[in-house]
Amino acid sequence: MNSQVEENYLKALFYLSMDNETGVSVKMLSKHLDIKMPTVTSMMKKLAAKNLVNYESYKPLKLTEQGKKEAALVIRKHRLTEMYLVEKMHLGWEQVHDIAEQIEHIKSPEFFSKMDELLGYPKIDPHGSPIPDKNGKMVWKAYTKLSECHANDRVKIAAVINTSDEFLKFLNGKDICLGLEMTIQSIEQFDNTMVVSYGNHISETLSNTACERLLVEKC
Amino acid sequence: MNSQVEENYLKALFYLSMDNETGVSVKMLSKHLDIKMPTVTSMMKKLAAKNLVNYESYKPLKLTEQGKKEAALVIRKHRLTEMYLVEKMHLGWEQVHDIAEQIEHIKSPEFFSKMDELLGYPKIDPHGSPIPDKNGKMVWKAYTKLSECHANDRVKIAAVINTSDEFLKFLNGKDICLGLEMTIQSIEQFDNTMVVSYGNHISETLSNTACERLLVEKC
DNA sequence: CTAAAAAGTTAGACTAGACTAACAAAATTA
DNA sequence: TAATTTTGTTAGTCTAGTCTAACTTTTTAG
Repeated sequence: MNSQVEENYLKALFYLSMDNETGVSVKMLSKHLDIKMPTVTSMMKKLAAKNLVNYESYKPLKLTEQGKKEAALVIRKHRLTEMYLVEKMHLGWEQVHDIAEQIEHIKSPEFFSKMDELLGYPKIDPHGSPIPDKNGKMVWKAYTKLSECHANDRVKIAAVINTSDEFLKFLNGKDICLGLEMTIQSIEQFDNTMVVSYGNHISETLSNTACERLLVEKC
Repeated sequence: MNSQVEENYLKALFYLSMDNETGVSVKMLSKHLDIKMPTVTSMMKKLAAKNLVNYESYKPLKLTEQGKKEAALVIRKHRLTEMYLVEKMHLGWEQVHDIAEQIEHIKSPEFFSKMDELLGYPKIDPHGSPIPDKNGKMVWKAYTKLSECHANDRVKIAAVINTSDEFLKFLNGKDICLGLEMTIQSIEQFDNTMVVSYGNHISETLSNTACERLLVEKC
Protein backbone atom coordinates (compact mmCIF):
# COMPACT_ATOMS: atom_id res chain seq x y z
CA MET A 1 0.00 0.00 0.00
CA ASN A 2 1.41 3.36 -0.99
CA SER A 3 1.55 6.35 1.35
CA GLN A 4 -0.22 9.58 0.50
CA VAL A 5 3.10 11.12 -0.36
CA GLU A 6 4.01 8.27 -2.68
CA GLU A 7 0.61 8.55 -4.33
CA ASN A 8 1.24 12.23 -4.99
CA TYR A 9 4.52 11.49 -6.70
CA LEU A 10 2.90 8.80 -8.85
CA LYS A 11 0.09 11.11 -9.84
CA ALA A 12 2.47 13.92 -10.74
CA LEU A 13 4.59 11.56 -12.81
CA PHE A 14 1.52 10.35 -14.60
CA TYR A 15 0.33 13.85 -15.48
CA LEU A 16 3.76 15.02 -16.56
CA SER A 17 4.23 11.89 -18.67
CA MET A 18 1.18 12.77 -20.71
CA ASP A 19 2.88 15.86 -22.14
CA ASN A 20 6.35 14.37 -22.24
CA GLU A 21 6.50 11.10 -24.10
CA THR A 22 10.26 10.87 -23.62
CA GLY A 23 10.08 10.74 -19.85
CA VAL A 24 10.02 13.22 -17.02
CA SER A 25 13.02 15.04 -15.57
CA VAL A 26 13.76 15.29 -11.88
CA LYS A 27 13.65 19.06 -12.32
CA MET A 28 10.14 19.04 -13.70
CA LEU A 29 8.81 16.77 -11.03
CA SER A 30 10.52 18.89 -8.42
CA LYS A 31 8.92 22.06 -9.81
CA HIS A 32 5.51 20.46 -10.15
CA LEU A 33 5.42 19.16 -6.59
CA ASP A 34 7.32 22.11 -5.13
CA ILE A 35 9.75 19.69 -3.52
CA LYS A 36 13.51 20.02 -3.82
CA MET A 37 15.39 17.85 -6.28
CA PRO A 38 17.33 15.74 -3.79
CA THR A 39 14.09 14.75 -2.12
CA VAL A 40 12.66 13.76 -5.46
CA THR A 41 15.73 11.69 -6.30
CA SER A 42 15.44 9.75 -3.09
CA MET A 43 11.73 9.14 -3.56
CA MET A 44 12.42 7.91 -7.07
CA LYS A 45 14.78 5.32 -5.65
CA LYS A 46 12.14 4.26 -3.21
CA LEU A 47 9.49 3.94 -5.89
CA ALA A 48 11.96 2.09 -8.10
CA ALA A 49 12.47 -0.40 -5.27
CA LYS A 50 8.70 -0.89 -5.24
CA ASN A 51 8.77 -1.41 -8.99
CA LEU A 52 6.61 1.58 -9.73
CA VAL A 53 9.23 3.70 -11.48
CA ASN A 54 12.12 2.85 -13.78
CA TYR A 55 14.95 4.84 -12.34
CA GLU A 56 18.52 5.14 -13.59
CA SER A 57 20.84 7.93 -12.53
CA TYR A 58 20.72 10.93 -14.87
CA LYS A 59 18.10 9.26 -17.06
CA PRO A 60 14.55 10.54 -17.56
CA LEU A 61 11.98 9.10 -15.16
CA LYS A 62 9.38 6.64 -16.36
CA LEU A 63 6.53 4.91 -14.61
CA THR A 64 6.47 1.13 -14.91
CA GLU A 65 3.24 -0.51 -16.07
CA GLN A 66 2.41 -1.13 -12.43
CA GLY A 67 3.23 2.48 -11.59
CA LYS A 68 0.97 3.74 -14.36
CA LYS A 69 -1.83 1.59 -13.10
CA GLU A 70 -1.51 2.73 -9.50
CA ALA A 71 -1.26 6.37 -10.57
CA ALA A 72 -4.33 5.99 -12.74
CA LEU A 73 -6.24 4.55 -9.80
CA VAL A 74 -5.42 7.61 -7.71
CA ILE A 75 -6.51 9.83 -10.58
CA ARG A 76 -9.68 7.80 -10.85
CA LYS A 77 -10.45 8.51 -7.22
CA HIS A 78 -9.64 12.17 -7.65
CA ARG A 79 -11.90 12.58 -10.65
CA LEU A 80 -14.76 10.56 -9.24
CA THR A 81 -14.55 12.70 -6.14
CA GLU A 82 -14.57 15.95 -8.07
CA MET A 83 -17.52 14.77 -10.05
CA TYR A 84 -19.36 13.63 -6.96
CA LEU A 85 -18.76 16.93 -5.19
CA VAL A 86 -20.06 18.89 -8.14
CA GLU A 87 -22.97 16.69 -9.13
CA LYS A 88 -24.20 15.39 -5.82
CA MET A 89 -23.08 17.97 -3.31
CA HIS A 90 -23.44 21.03 -5.52
CA LEU A 91 -20.07 22.46 -4.70
CA GLY A 92 -18.50 24.76 -7.29
CA TRP A 93 -15.98 23.59 -9.88
CA GLU A 94 -13.42 25.94 -8.41
CA GLN A 95 -13.85 24.50 -4.89
CA VAL A 96 -13.66 20.80 -5.57
CA HIS A 97 -10.05 20.39 -6.62
CA ASP A 98 -8.53 20.97 -3.21
CA ILE A 99 -11.04 18.73 -1.50
CA ALA A 100 -10.55 15.95 -4.04
CA GLU A 101 -6.79 16.28 -3.54
CA GLN A 102 -7.40 15.07 0.01
CA ILE A 103 -10.22 12.58 -0.50
CA GLU A 104 -8.33 10.78 -3.26
CA HIS A 105 -6.11 9.26 -0.56
CA ILE A 106 -8.94 7.67 1.42
CA LYS A 107 -8.48 3.91 1.72
CA SER A 108 -11.87 2.38 1.05
CA PRO A 109 -12.77 0.63 -2.17
CA GLU A 110 -16.46 0.51 -1.21
CA PHE A 111 -16.56 4.26 -0.75
CA PHE A 112 -15.31 4.95 -4.25
CA SER A 113 -17.29 2.23 -5.95
CA LYS A 114 -20.38 3.65 -4.27
CA MET A 115 -19.55 7.08 -5.66
CA ASP A 116 -19.05 5.50 -9.06
CA GLU A 117 -22.43 3.80 -8.81
CA LEU A 118 -24.25 6.93 -7.64
CA LEU A 119 -22.74 8.88 -10.52
CA GLY A 120 -23.83 6.26 -13.04
CA TYR A 121 -20.33 4.99 -13.88
CA PRO A 122 -19.15 8.16 -15.64
CA LYS A 123 -16.28 8.11 -18.15
CA ILE A 124 -15.58 11.85 -17.97
CA ASP A 125 -15.26 14.11 -14.93
CA PRO A 126 -16.67 17.63 -14.45
CA HIS A 127 -13.55 19.11 -16.02
CA GLY A 128 -14.13 16.88 -19.03
CA SER A 129 -11.12 14.69 -18.30
CA PRO A 130 -11.47 10.93 -18.68
CA ILE A 131 -11.92 8.83 -15.54
CA PRO A 132 -9.77 5.66 -15.48
CA ASP A 133 -11.72 2.47 -14.83
CA LYS A 134 -11.20 0.12 -11.85
CA ASN A 135 -8.24 -1.46 -13.61
CA GLY A 136 -6.57 1.86 -14.27
CA LYS A 137 -7.46 1.88 -17.96
CA MET A 138 -8.29 5.28 -19.38
CA VAL A 139 -10.20 5.77 -22.60
CA TRP A 140 -9.09 8.85 -24.50
CA LYS A 141 -11.73 10.29 -26.70
CA ALA A 142 -10.51 12.40 -29.60
CA TYR A 143 -12.00 15.79 -28.88
CA THR A 144 -11.44 18.88 -31.02
CA LYS A 145 -10.29 22.18 -29.63
CA LEU A 146 -12.92 24.87 -30.03
CA SER A 147 -10.16 27.03 -31.47
CA GLU A 148 -9.80 24.58 -34.35
CA CYS A 149 -13.44 24.73 -35.38
CA HIS A 150 -14.89 26.87 -38.14
CA ALA A 151 -17.61 29.48 -38.49
CA ASN A 152 -21.12 28.00 -38.50
CA ASP A 153 -20.00 24.79 -36.80
CA ARG A 154 -22.38 23.59 -34.11
CA VAL A 155 -20.48 21.99 -31.23
CA LYS A 156 -21.00 20.57 -27.77
CA ILE A 157 -18.60 21.36 -24.91
CA ALA A 158 -17.03 18.04 -23.96
CA ALA A 159 -14.05 18.90 -21.80
CA VAL A 160 -11.89 21.65 -20.38
CA ILE A 161 -8.10 21.62 -20.58
CA ASN A 162 -5.68 22.91 -17.97
CA THR A 163 -8.36 24.01 -15.59
CA SER A 164 -7.36 26.89 -13.35
CA ASP A 165 -9.57 28.57 -10.80
CA GLU A 166 -9.71 31.72 -12.89
CA PHE A 167 -10.71 29.86 -16.02
CA LEU A 168 -13.43 27.90 -14.25
CA LYS A 169 -14.82 31.08 -12.77
CA PHE A 170 -14.69 32.69 -16.18
CA LEU A 171 -16.72 29.81 -17.62
CA ASN A 172 -19.22 29.96 -14.78
CA GLY A 173 -19.58 33.66 -15.36
CA LYS A 174 -20.48 33.07 -18.98
CA ASP A 175 -22.82 30.16 -18.13
CA ILE A 176 -20.60 27.78 -20.07
CA CYS A 177 -20.76 24.24 -18.74
CA LEU A 178 -20.13 20.71 -19.92
CA GLY A 179 -22.65 19.45 -22.41
CA LEU A 180 -23.57 22.94 -23.55
CA GLU A 181 -24.18 23.26 -27.29
CA MET A 182 -23.12 26.37 -29.11
CA THR A 183 -22.94 27.69 -32.64
CA ILE A 184 -19.91 29.51 -33.93
CA GLN A 185 -21.06 32.78 -35.49
CA SER A 186 -17.79 34.13 -36.74
CA ILE A 187 -14.04 34.14 -36.19
CA GLU A 188 -11.89 37.26 -36.15
CA GLN A 189 -9.03 36.67 -38.57
CA PHE A 190 -6.39 38.74 -36.82
CA ASP A 191 -6.58 37.28 -33.31
CA ASN A 192 -8.79 34.20 -33.71
CA THR A 193 -11.38 35.54 -31.31
CA MET A 194 -14.67 33.68 -31.72
CA VAL A 195 -18.20 34.98 -31.55
CA VAL A 196 -20.57 32.22 -30.47
CA SER A 197 -24.19 31.85 -29.46
CA TYR A 198 -25.86 29.47 -27.01
CA GLY A 199 -28.79 29.51 -24.62
CA ASN A 200 -29.68 33.09 -23.77
CA HIS A 201 -26.31 34.29 -24.99
CA ILE A 202 -26.86 35.58 -28.50
CA SER A 203 -23.37 36.74 -29.38
CA GLU A 204 -20.74 36.02 -26.79
CA THR A 205 -17.10 36.70 -27.61
CA LEU A 206 -14.43 34.18 -26.60
CA SER A 207 -10.71 34.86 -26.81
CA ASN A 208 -8.43 32.42 -28.54
CA THR A 209 -6.89 31.66 -25.16
CA ALA A 210 -10.27 30.46 -23.95
CA CYS A 211 -11.03 28.57 -27.17
CA GLU A 212 -7.71 26.74 -26.93
CA ARG A 213 -8.86 25.31 -23.62
CA LEU A 214 -12.31 24.14 -24.59
CA LEU A 215 -12.61 20.67 -26.11
CA VAL A 216 -15.73 20.03 -28.13
CA GLU A 217 -17.55 17.39 -30.11
CA LYS A 218 -19.09 18.39 -33.41
CA CYS A 219 -22.80 17.85 -33.49
CA MET B 1 -3.74 23.71 12.60
CA ASN B 2 -3.52 20.28 14.19
CA SER B 3 -2.10 17.25 12.41
CA GLN B 4 -4.20 14.14 11.86
CA VAL B 5 -2.31 12.42 14.61
CA GLU B 6 -2.92 15.26 17.03
CA GLU B 7 -6.59 15.23 16.12
CA ASN B 8 -6.76 11.55 16.95
CA TYR B 9 -5.29 12.12 20.39
CA LEU B 10 -7.74 14.95 21.06
CA LYS B 11 -10.66 12.83 19.98
CA ALA B 12 -9.59 9.90 22.14
CA LEU B 13 -9.14 12.18 25.13
CA PHE B 14 -12.58 13.60 24.57
CA TYR B 15 -14.25 10.21 24.42
CA LEU B 16 -12.40 8.84 27.41
CA SER B 17 -13.20 11.98 29.40
CA MET B 18 -16.90 11.33 29.00
CA ASP B 19 -16.71 8.17 31.10
CA ASN B 20 -14.03 9.45 33.43
CA GLU B 21 -14.90 12.72 35.02
CA THR B 22 -11.70 12.74 37.08
CA GLY B 23 -9.42 12.80 34.05
CA VAL B 24 -7.79 10.25 31.80
CA SER B 25 -4.67 8.23 32.58
CA VAL B 26 -1.77 7.85 30.19
CA LYS B 27 -2.36 4.11 30.36
CA MET B 28 -5.95 4.39 29.20
CA LEU B 29 -5.11 6.68 26.33
CA SER B 30 -2.26 4.40 25.37
CA LYS B 31 -4.59 1.37 25.35
CA HIS B 32 -7.29 3.19 23.48
CA LEU B 33 -5.03 4.39 20.71
CA ASP B 34 -2.81 1.31 20.73
CA ILE B 35 0.22 3.52 21.09
CA LYS B 36 2.92 2.96 23.70
CA MET B 37 2.91 5.09 26.87
CA PRO B 38 6.12 7.03 26.24
CA THR B 39 4.76 8.17 22.90
CA VAL B 40 1.58 9.30 24.60
CA THR B 41 3.53 11.20 27.23
CA SER B 42 5.47 13.09 24.64
CA MET B 43 2.38 13.93 22.64
CA MET B 44 0.74 15.22 25.80
CA LYS B 45 3.62 17.61 26.28
CA LYS B 46 3.22 18.76 22.73
CA LEU B 47 -0.51 19.31 23.11
CA ALA B 48 0.09 21.05 26.42
CA ALA B 49 2.45 23.44 24.63
CA LYS B 50 -0.39 24.16 22.20
CA ASN B 51 -2.70 24.77 25.14
CA LEU B 52 -5.01 21.92 24.27
CA VAL B 53 -4.26 19.69 27.25
CA ASN B 54 -3.46 20.41 30.88
CA TYR B 55 -0.49 18.20 31.55
CA GLU B 56 1.42 17.74 34.79
CA SER B 57 3.69 14.75 35.41
CA TYR B 58 1.89 11.85 37.05
CA LYS B 59 -1.41 13.73 37.08
CA PRO B 60 -4.52 12.68 35.17
CA LEU B 61 -4.84 14.21 31.71
CA LYS B 62 -7.45 16.86 31.02
CA LEU B 63 -8.41 18.72 27.90
CA THR B 64 -8.41 22.50 28.18
CA GLU B 65 -11.52 24.35 27.03
CA GLN B 66 -9.79 24.96 23.72
CA GLY B 67 -8.83 21.29 23.52
CA LYS B 68 -12.43 20.23 24.16
CA LYS B 69 -13.63 22.52 21.46
CA GLU B 70 -11.16 21.29 18.88
CA ALA B 71 -11.88 17.68 19.78
CA ALA B 72 -15.60 18.29 19.48
CA LEU B 73 -15.09 19.77 16.03
CA VAL B 74 -13.31 16.62 14.90
CA ILE B 75 -16.12 14.54 16.34
CA ARG B 76 -18.60 16.78 14.57
CA LYS B 77 -16.90 16.04 11.27
CA HIS B 78 -16.80 12.33 12.05
CA ARG B 79 -20.47 12.14 12.88
CA LEU B 80 -21.63 14.31 10.01
CA THR B 81 -19.61 12.08 7.72
CA GLU B 82 -21.08 8.89 9.12
CA MET B 83 -24.52 10.29 8.77
CA TYR B 84 -23.87 11.48 5.25
CA LEU B 85 -22.48 8.12 4.20
CA VAL B 86 -25.51 6.30 5.58
CA GLU B 87 -28.24 8.70 4.52
CA LYS B 88 -26.95 10.01 1.23
CA MET B 89 -24.65 7.30 -0.04
CA HIS B 90 -26.54 4.33 1.35
CA LEU B 91 -23.53 2.67 2.87
CA GLY B 92 -24.13 0.32 5.80
CA TRP B 93 -23.79 1.39 9.44
CA GLU B 94 -21.03 -1.13 9.90
CA GLN B 95 -19.01 0.23 6.95
CA VAL B 96 -19.08 3.92 7.68
CA HIS B 97 -16.96 4.15 10.80
CA ASP B 98 -13.64 3.38 9.14
CA ILE B 99 -14.33 5.75 6.28
CA ALA B 100 -15.40 8.55 8.61
CA GLU B 101 -12.23 7.97 10.63
CA GLN B 102 -10.35 9.13 7.54
CA ILE B 103 -12.67 11.79 6.17
CA GLU B 104 -12.89 13.56 9.53
CA HIS B 105 -9.36 14.87 8.93
CA ILE B 106 -10.17 16.58 5.63
CA LYS B 107 -9.38 20.29 5.78
CA SER B 108 -12.31 22.06 4.14
CA PRO B 109 -14.95 23.93 6.10
CA GLU B 110 -17.15 24.25 3.00
CA PHE B 111 -17.17 20.51 2.49
CA PHE B 112 -18.49 19.81 5.96
CA SER B 113 -20.93 22.69 6.06
CA LYS B 114 -22.30 21.43 2.76
CA MET B 115 -22.77 17.99 4.28
CA ASP B 116 -24.48 19.61 7.23
CA GLU B 117 -26.79 21.51 4.92
CA LEU B 118 -27.63 18.48 2.78
CA LEU B 119 -28.44 16.51 5.91
CA GLY B 120 -30.70 19.27 7.21
CA TYR B 121 -28.51 20.32 10.14
CA PRO B 122 -28.93 17.13 12.17
CA LYS B 123 -28.35 17.05 15.92
CA ILE B 124 -27.92 13.27 16.15
CA ASP B 125 -25.86 10.93 13.97
CA PRO B 126 -26.86 7.48 12.62
CA HIS B 127 -25.57 5.86 15.78
CA GLY B 128 -27.80 8.19 17.77
CA SER B 129 -24.90 10.17 19.19
CA PRO B 130 -25.17 13.95 19.35
CA ILE B 131 -23.37 16.01 16.71
CA PRO B 132 -21.49 19.02 18.11
CA ASP B 133 -22.36 22.31 16.42
CA LYS B 134 -19.90 24.54 14.53
CA ASN B 135 -18.65 25.99 17.79
CA GLY B 136 -18.00 22.60 19.33
CA LYS B 137 -21.07 22.73 21.57
CA MET B 138 -22.83 19.42 22.05
CA VAL B 139 -26.37 19.12 23.29
CA TRP B 140 -26.91 16.04 25.36
CA LYS B 141 -30.46 14.83 25.33
CA ALA B 142 -31.55 12.70 28.23
CA TYR B 143 -32.42 9.42 26.62
CA THR B 144 -33.61 6.35 28.52
CA LYS B 145 -32.04 2.95 28.14
CA LEU B 146 -34.48 0.46 26.69
CA SER B 147 -33.48 -1.83 29.53
CA GLU B 148 -34.90 0.66 32.02
CA CYS B 149 -38.35 0.78 30.43
CA HIS B 150 -41.40 -1.16 31.55
CA ALA B 151 -43.88 -3.57 30.00
CA ASN B 152 -46.44 -1.87 27.78
CA ASP B 153 -44.23 1.23 27.24
CA ARG B 154 -44.22 2.49 23.67
CA VAL B 155 -40.81 3.86 22.76
CA LYS B 156 -38.84 5.21 19.80
CA ILE B 157 -35.23 4.19 19.19
CA ALA B 158 -33.18 7.37 19.56
CA ALA B 159 -29.58 6.26 19.85
CA VAL B 160 -27.21 3.33 20.10
CA ILE B 161 -24.46 3.12 22.70
CA ASN B 162 -21.02 1.60 22.27
CA THR B 163 -21.55 0.61 18.69
CA SER B 164 -19.54 -2.36 17.57
CA ASP B 165 -19.70 -3.95 14.15
CA GLU B 166 -21.36 -7.03 15.57
CA PHE B 167 -24.03 -5.05 17.34
CA LEU B 168 -24.81 -2.96 14.29
CA LYS B 169 -25.11 -6.10 12.20
CA PHE B 170 -27.34 -7.62 14.84
CA LEU B 171 -29.63 -4.57 14.67
CA ASN B 172 -29.71 -4.64 10.90
CA GLY B 173 -30.61 -8.30 11.03
CA LYS B 174 -33.59 -7.53 13.21
CA ASP B 175 -34.62 -4.49 11.10
CA ILE B 176 -34.03 -2.22 14.06
CA CYS B 177 -33.06 1.28 13.02
CA LEU B 178 -33.11 4.80 14.41
CA GLY B 179 -36.55 6.29 14.70
CA LEU B 180 -38.22 2.90 14.89
CA GLU B 181 -41.12 2.73 17.33
CA MET B 182 -41.72 -0.39 19.35
CA THR B 183 -43.98 -1.61 22.13
CA ILE B 184 -42.65 -3.59 25.05
CA GLN B 185 -44.77 -6.70 25.41
CA SER B 186 -43.19 -8.22 28.49
CA ILE B 187 -39.99 -8.51 30.47
CA GLU B 188 -38.55 -11.75 31.78
CA GLN B 189 -37.91 -11.29 35.49
CA PHE B 190 -34.91 -13.55 35.84
CA ASP B 191 -32.67 -12.23 33.04
CA ASN B 192 -34.39 -8.99 31.98
CA THR B 193 -34.91 -10.23 28.44
CA MET B 194 -37.53 -8.16 26.67
CA VAL B 195 -40.19 -9.21 24.22
CA VAL B 196 -41.09 -6.34 21.93
CA SER B 197 -43.15 -5.73 18.81
CA TYR B 198 -42.64 -3.36 15.91
CA GLY B 199 -43.36 -3.26 12.19
CA ASN B 200 -43.71 -6.81 10.92
CA HIS B 201 -42.03 -8.19 14.00
CA ILE B 202 -44.82 -9.33 16.28
CA SER B 203 -42.84 -10.70 19.19
CA GLU B 204 -39.11 -10.23 18.94
CA THR B 205 -36.92 -11.11 21.92
CA LEU B 206 -34.06 -8.82 22.91
CA SER B 207 -31.42 -9.75 25.46
CA ASN B 208 -30.64 -7.40 28.32
CA THR B 209 -27.22 -6.84 26.75
CA ALA B 210 -28.93 -5.47 23.67
CA CYS B 211 -31.45 -3.44 25.68
CA GLU B 212 -28.66 -1.82 27.66
CA ARG B 213 -27.27 -0.42 24.44
CA LEU B 214 -30.42 1.00 22.96
CA LEU B 215 -31.41 4.50 23.99
CA VAL B 216 -35.05 5.40 23.52
CA GLU B 217 -37.53 8.22 23.91
CA LYS B 218 -40.93 7.42 25.41
CA CYS B 219 -43.74 8.21 23.05
C1' DC C 1 35.94 21.20 -28.20
C1' DT C 2 36.17 23.17 -24.09
C1' DA C 3 34.15 26.18 -20.47
C1' DA C 4 30.16 27.53 -18.17
C1' DA C 5 25.51 26.55 -16.92
C1' DA C 6 21.98 23.44 -15.78
C1' DA C 7 20.47 19.25 -13.95
C1' DG C 8 21.17 15.50 -10.90
C1' DT C 9 23.27 13.09 -6.94
C1' DT C 10 25.43 12.35 -2.39
C1' DA C 11 25.99 13.35 2.29
C1' DG C 12 24.36 14.95 6.32
C1' DA C 13 20.88 17.36 9.22
C1' DC C 14 16.09 18.07 10.90
C1' DT C 15 11.04 17.09 12.39
C1' DA C 16 7.04 14.26 13.48
C1' DG C 17 5.70 10.37 15.37
C1' DA C 18 6.59 5.95 16.57
C1' DC C 19 9.47 2.42 19.47
C1' DT C 20 12.43 -0.08 23.49
C1' DA C 21 15.07 -0.15 27.66
C1' DA C 22 15.82 1.62 31.90
C1' DC C 23 14.55 4.28 35.67
C1' DA C 24 11.21 6.83 38.95
C1' DA C 25 6.91 7.74 41.21
C1' DA C 26 2.52 6.24 42.89
C1' DA C 27 -0.59 2.85 44.30
C1' DT C 28 -1.54 -1.53 46.29
C1' DT C 29 -1.14 -5.14 49.33
C1' DA C 30 0.62 -7.97 52.76
C1' DT D 1 4.79 0.69 56.72
C1' DA D 2 7.69 -1.77 53.73
C1' DA D 3 7.66 -4.55 49.61
C1' DT D 4 5.83 -5.20 45.31
C1' DT D 5 3.21 -4.05 41.39
C1' DT D 6 1.52 -0.69 38.36
C1' DT D 7 1.90 3.52 36.09
C1' DG D 8 4.53 7.17 34.16
C1' DT D 9 8.85 9.40 32.54
C1' DT D 10 13.49 9.86 30.45
C1' DA D 11 16.81 8.83 27.18
C1' DG D 12 18.00 7.19 23.02
C1' DT D 13 16.84 4.86 18.42
C1' DC D 14 14.27 4.47 14.08
C1' DT D 15 11.63 5.69 9.67
C1' DA D 16 9.40 8.75 6.38
C1' DG D 17 9.85 12.72 4.27
C1' DT D 18 11.78 16.96 4.06
C1' DC D 19 15.87 20.30 3.66
C1' DT D 20 20.81 22.58 2.47
C1' DA D 21 25.52 22.35 0.97
C1' DA D 22 28.73 20.37 -1.80
C1' DC D 23 29.95 17.62 -5.53
C1' DT D 24 29.25 15.27 -10.28
C1' DT D 25 27.39 14.55 -14.72
C1' DT D 26 25.20 16.22 -18.74
C1' DT D 27 23.96 19.81 -21.76
C1' DT D 28 24.67 24.09 -23.98
C1' DA D 29 27.13 28.03 -25.91
C1' DG D 30 30.75 30.20 -27.50
